[in-house]
Amino acid sequence: MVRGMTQMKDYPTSARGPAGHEVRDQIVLAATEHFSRYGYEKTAVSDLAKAIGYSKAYIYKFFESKQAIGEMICANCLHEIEKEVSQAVNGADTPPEKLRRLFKSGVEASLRLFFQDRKLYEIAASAATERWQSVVTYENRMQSLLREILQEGRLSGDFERKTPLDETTLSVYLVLRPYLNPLLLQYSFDYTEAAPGHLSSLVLRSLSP
Amino acid sequence: MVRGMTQMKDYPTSARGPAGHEVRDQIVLAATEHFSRYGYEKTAVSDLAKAIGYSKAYIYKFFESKQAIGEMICANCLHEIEKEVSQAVNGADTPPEKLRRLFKSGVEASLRLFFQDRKLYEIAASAATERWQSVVTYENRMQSLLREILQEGRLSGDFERKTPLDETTLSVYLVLRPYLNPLLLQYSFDYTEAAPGHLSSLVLRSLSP
DNA sequence: CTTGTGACCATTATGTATTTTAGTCACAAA
DNA sequence: TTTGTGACTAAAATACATAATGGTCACAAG
Repeated sequence: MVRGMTQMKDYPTSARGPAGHEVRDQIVLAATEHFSRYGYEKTAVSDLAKAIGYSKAYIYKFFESKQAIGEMICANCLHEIEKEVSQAVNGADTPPEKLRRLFKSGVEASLRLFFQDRKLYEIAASAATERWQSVVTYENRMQSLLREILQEGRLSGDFERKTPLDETTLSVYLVLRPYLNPLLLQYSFDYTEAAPGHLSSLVLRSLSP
Repeated sequence: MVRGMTQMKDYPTSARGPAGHEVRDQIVLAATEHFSRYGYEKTAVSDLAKAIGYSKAYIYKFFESKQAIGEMICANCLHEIEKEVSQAVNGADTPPEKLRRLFKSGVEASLRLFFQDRKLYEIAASAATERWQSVVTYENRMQSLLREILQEGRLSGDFERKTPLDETTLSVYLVLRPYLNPLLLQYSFDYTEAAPGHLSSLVLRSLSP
């Protein structure tokens, strides 16, 4: 379960104390385990402490709050999605196909988080509600990925060049947002089947030169 | 306050007892007043009864549940939005301009509900969460309005005709949904400024023949 | 210096006794 | 028949005392 949580030094999250310390990884590992099994709320910091055999106080040498630990776990989750989407996009040759894959794999990966790691999804959802840094970063990265595809399509002549790149990026992102944002996803279930196909078609028609 | 709640016989909502009865209107009136002032949850059915000078039991001769009353009030709210949007759309001549106005006035009207009748907005939001009939009907009506514009644009030659009308309708609706659906709106505040303009432009580019 | 902790406090969560509330029904007056 | 209600119950909301939790800090050991 919990998928391949391999490298931990991911997004820059609010932390403190010695960086790259072994105990920090132990905390993240234990937190991933506990949060995904019992949920963020039901896990006490002292539970994590017990799990790694240290006192609760020691945990606060590495993270300045429980939320900071949650941010770390959340960032890892979202980074997994991001990696998956990046990979899907890179597997395509033309910008239009890249865009289609961004839509499709983005929705798929988000849905998988919801159905297979519900507790972690809940962290992501509340992180989105409270605008945690991890979610802001995730959204920015997805927009960057999108912008790169659009830019590449403009250079290759696949996409129109009149509309300002930033406006197009934002617009297309807004079309995607209900399915990528963890908080919104749960209100869009009725459409997750049809949306990726239809919306990427709509957007591609809009982008044609 | 509460805006011009004029005619009450709006959407077909689950009701019972003699139709067109004077007391039914009194109930709706009192409910509108109480719900918008104190909120749906904080208003007891017996409060409404007291307000109109009847017993609580009598109210249940006209509505089969408190939720049914809420549905009525919610439907009225949404109908107000719908009327406003219809009016804005009818004030335009060409289908593209109608579409722009649908976007713009839809967002404006929804935002006004949020900021000026917060308690009523909350009813609409929870109605959306629990998929009350009033919201389903509202969404269907908005889609119908959209479909008519698209169809008109196809006939006038303003819009492309290759994509199936129903697919286009759904796609464009999905683009709008985050700003029209009361539940989603509150998570899209950051974009309500830019979204109507940018998204209608994106959609119009997509619709061009 | 780094590693590590128990004791401590303010805030939040939780269980529970108590009260409100939604909804029904038998029945009465007109 | 139509209009109208008090009395009732099961479920939900509330209030409150109690326990658990997040977070800090002074201090100790190596």
